[in-house]
Amino acid sequence: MDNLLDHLNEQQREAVEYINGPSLIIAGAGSGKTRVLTYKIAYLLQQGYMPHSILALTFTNKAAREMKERIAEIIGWKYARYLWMGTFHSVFSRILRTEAGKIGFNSSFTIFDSADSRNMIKTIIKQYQLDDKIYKPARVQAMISNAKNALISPQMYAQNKELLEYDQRSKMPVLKDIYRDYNNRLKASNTMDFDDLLFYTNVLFRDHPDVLKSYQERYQFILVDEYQDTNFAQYLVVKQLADAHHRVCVVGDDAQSIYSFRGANIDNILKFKEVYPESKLFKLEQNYRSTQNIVNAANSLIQQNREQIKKTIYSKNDEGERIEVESAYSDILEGEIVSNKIWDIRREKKASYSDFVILYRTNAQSRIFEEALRKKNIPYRIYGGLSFYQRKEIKDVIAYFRMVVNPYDEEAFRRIINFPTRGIGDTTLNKIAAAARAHNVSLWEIIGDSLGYNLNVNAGTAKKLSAFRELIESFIARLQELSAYDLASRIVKQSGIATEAYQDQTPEGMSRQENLQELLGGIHEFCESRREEGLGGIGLMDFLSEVSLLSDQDTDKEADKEKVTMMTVHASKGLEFKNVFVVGLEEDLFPSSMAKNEFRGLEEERRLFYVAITRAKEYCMITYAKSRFRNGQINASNPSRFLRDIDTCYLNVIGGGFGVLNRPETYTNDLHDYTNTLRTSYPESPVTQRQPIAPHQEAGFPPASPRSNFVNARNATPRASAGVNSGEVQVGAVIKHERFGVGKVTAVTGDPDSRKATVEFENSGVKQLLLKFARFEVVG
DNA sequence: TCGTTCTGAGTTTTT
DNA sequence: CTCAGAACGA
Repeated sequence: MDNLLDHLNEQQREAVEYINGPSLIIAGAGSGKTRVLTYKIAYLLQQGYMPHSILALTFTNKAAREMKERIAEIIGWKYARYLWMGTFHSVFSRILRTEAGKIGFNSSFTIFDSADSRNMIKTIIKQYQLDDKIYKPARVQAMISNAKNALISPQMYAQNKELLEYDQRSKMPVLKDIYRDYNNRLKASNTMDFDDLLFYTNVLFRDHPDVLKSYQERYQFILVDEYQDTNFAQYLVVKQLADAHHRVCVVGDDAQSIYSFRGANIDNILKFKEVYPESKLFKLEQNYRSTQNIVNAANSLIQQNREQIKKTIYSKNDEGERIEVESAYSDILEGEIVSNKIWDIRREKKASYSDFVILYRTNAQSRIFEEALRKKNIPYRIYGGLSFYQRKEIKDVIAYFRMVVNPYDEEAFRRIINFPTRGIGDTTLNKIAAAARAHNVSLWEIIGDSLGYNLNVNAGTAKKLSAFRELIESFIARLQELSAYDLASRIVKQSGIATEAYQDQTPEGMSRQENLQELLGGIHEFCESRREEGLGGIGLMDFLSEVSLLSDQDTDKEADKEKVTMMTVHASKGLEFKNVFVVGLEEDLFPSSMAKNEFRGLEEERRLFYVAITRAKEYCMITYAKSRFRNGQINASNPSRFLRDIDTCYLNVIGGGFGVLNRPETYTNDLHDYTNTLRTSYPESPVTQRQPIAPHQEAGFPPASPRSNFVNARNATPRASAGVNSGEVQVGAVIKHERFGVGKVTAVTGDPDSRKATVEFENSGVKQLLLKFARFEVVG
């Protein structure tokens, strides 16, 4: 092996070589972060560390897999295979399975995905007879998740005055009880949700110092990827593991912290130095990905953020083209602009479709681009939506697996008790659930002894229940002797899933069959590859524990050649494309209306925009629409404030600026006092408590002082006509609308800039039309 | 227990 | 608008 360090630039080399204490590596976008991590691990091995004494934590299985592969390329699988490398969740779940007994679980515990959690929360809300308009399951779920991520147990929660008062104010006083019940039922089900994997690891280490000690000794060096996305629970586990030796290296980019809504706490990276005063800070500042223009533009944007670690990202690549900014009159026209541009660039540069990506803030925006691309016969691929494992037919089968591995799993039980249909309906299920609650046992135990638990069902139902139980038991009996594949095939056949699937000959039904086939194929592959590697563990339980922590993020996003990619900005993190289109740069969309009232929320949105731009290697275009169809209505939209954060010398603003459009009311509103709205989500754990932001410091974004370049001649011209009305309509007028037909104007409201007409259409009912944009003619 | 109509809500989502 | 979940009827 030649000298590893020769493959690195100076900054990278220093970061790799420093192994005698804690270090923070700030890795700017495109700066070779993965390279540094892999070389650092290889270097550690070269310096005499044993592979099994190195722990490397990532956020996705894909990241872990890729890193392991690259390390194997350098030093060979012989060593790489023994590295402790995986996601927080998978590594912790392995630890928890070995130590399950110590925290009151059985090692065969199964894992709830987010949908399972939400379903259980729904059930509890129903059971309390609460209004799910107030106790919105998703919201309750988020609250519980935040509590767990901050390591607040149900008991602590119920004693925390601040939290209780907060719940009072948000009209959810029984949240604490829901949280308690939810947790109890998870425990009774021998299940953990994603957050529990982190939570209970902390509990384990807190209550069992000897266990902690053994892991501290095992992991002699700890590395963490994407450290800016860690939450409190993750931070604390890492800290505890590293406490004995402080040999910890975290890598991340505070400028790319975009997951706070999942509990990520940017303070972890910002305050690393406070936790480890002796730590070294390394900065990877050379961007190898993008042109100078793109890097500089992105820099000028992110400079508007107040909370960040100082760094100067630079590029030595070509200067490149300016970022193009173009507005469209409507969302549909925005789609056309983008598809035209893709068409042109592809022809001019002989680019492949796979060199293009369209990035949007919300999934709902994809539709219009789909249509625009389809019109031009441009092939595309959308990422997002349901992942393979979230599809109903897959979840159903997985629920059987879960039931077999862990029959106490309540959500799995509910899912399959009547699937395929076996005449056990809601009534019976409710009886079972009530009995389970009354006796504080799982649903499975109730049907195991329905007489003993006084289950009030008729003889027919009782028979069906015992048939179900015997079916599951017959699978359980084979759990040890059969491989995952053999048992899974058996389950699919004998449960009636196969029969049911093959009866459905509709196209959707066929696709479901294919998915089932694919699942079984995947299990087969799982067993085969494990057998080949001689790793053992080819049972259903092994498969399940792996598959429960997989997500679609783990599937390869560049696999599809010759297709334009479309995805949310979030999903694009870590990827790169030659040509990037960032679309929908409008107030209330990007930044999202939900985030704009909070200082930190707004800065996060700006980071999100930063992530979007820095995906581009060569060319970047930013678009926005002046009107957008949202929630069944056409709404006027204003250009995003972020557009004015980018220094105009890196921009080419097509067809006029965005500096003076409809501004005043939008921007003045946004400057209100943030201290009152500091949190819409949960208060943080004491360790990471934020300082309130002093009002005078808040000008993270300037109010309206448009940079001079934007005020060009085009701005002064009246808005073009392009099928848009000039806006003069009187009450009583009869109009003819393109889509809604003929109708009568019954009211005209709103300020001059956004006048709305209420129109009673003959066939389409009453609509509100924004006169500026509505397409109609006055007929009487 | 099933299809149907109706109502209402509507970011982002690494595990 | 579009989708999911509730409500309703058979």
